[in-house]
Amino acid sequence: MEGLRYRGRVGTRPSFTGETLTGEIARGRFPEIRRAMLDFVGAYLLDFETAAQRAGLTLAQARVLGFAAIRPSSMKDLAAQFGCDPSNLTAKVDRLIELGLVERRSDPTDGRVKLIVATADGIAASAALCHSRDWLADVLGALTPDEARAVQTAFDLLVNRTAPDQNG
Amino acid sequence: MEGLRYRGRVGTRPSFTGETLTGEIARGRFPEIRRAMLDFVGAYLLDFETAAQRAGLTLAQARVLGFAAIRPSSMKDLAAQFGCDPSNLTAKVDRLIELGLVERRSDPTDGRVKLIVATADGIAASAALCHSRDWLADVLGALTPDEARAVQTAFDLLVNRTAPDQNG
DNA sequence: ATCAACTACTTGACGCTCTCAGGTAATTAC
DNA sequence: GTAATTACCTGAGAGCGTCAAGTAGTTGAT
Repeated sequence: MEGLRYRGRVGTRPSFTGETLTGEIARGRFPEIRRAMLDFVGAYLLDFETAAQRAGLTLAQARVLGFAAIRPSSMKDLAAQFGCDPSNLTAKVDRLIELGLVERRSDPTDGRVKLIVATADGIAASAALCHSRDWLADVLGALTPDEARAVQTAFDLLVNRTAPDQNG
Repeated sequence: MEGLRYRGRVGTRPSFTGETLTGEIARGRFPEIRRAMLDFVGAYLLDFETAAQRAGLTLAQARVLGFAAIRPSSMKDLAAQFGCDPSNLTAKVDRLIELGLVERRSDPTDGRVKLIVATADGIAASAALCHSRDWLADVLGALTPDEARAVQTAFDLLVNRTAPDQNG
């Protein structure tokens, strides 16, 4: 856990404010909902990043670990999952290897493919990371069954109607 | 609008997936809500970033512009608003100036202070940027009054109960 | 009026994240 | 056995974020 020292924003504000007032200027529809969404997204990201940092990881690294912890994946799989260039993942995986959280193995069936597979430590770290999402845990834990239903309904309205792509 | 060429992710996936399954591994409480939240945050960010890029801006630049479009602000104000280091903003403001969207003026009352003030173009761009948040507009526009109330209620449950810091 | 302390901002070094272009192995097809 | 394809890595280039150190402008004490 040496030599990593994440310098990105963490422990500060969500760093995702400022559109708040922009909304006032240009759009009137449901400004309060927009405001609440902005706050929510900010809190969600901050929570996620804070949890990652607690494990000595950046958010992006944590996402890679999280996916590798589910199943051994090729770089290509990971890139597809994250919608990013595979080359982007090389460094992240390198870092996770340094930390002993994943291993890079050659796929026995195809020598070109490198399988990224989480170590026992990596799986533990991934699980711990989920547990340590304090804000999300608090928020969800505080919901009564009725409230949970309401939240579920609301998010269904938001993501399942005009969802960009999801599971088309 | 030359020489800027944003290379960040845009037009791809939200780049915010992968925790989905991590959730399965470690936490059981409301996995569907977690899943929906993840999708929502991804869509929200993608929408925001896409809109920004349409104006030739990065997300971060768009946020600065959005705030400057409301009122002339010092670097310190902006930094406080975004919860980031003021030095971080210098380059962004430089870029917005190159694009003719903001100006840097000395505060007449205090020579140390630089006021960042949006030009007419900048205000127009900021407004256009809000309008062009297609996904958000679609989502909000599709809500019936009842549904809007439900969404509002849900987000209030999420952000107003255990909000991390907000106006601490 | 001058010098010290404070403040606002900028610059520079460093690291992470992302992209694309180009290179290296391993596989497949002819 | 050579050519095309595929999976991955490397390197250049830009953005974003931090902190430390430097430069002005302001304030306050002498």
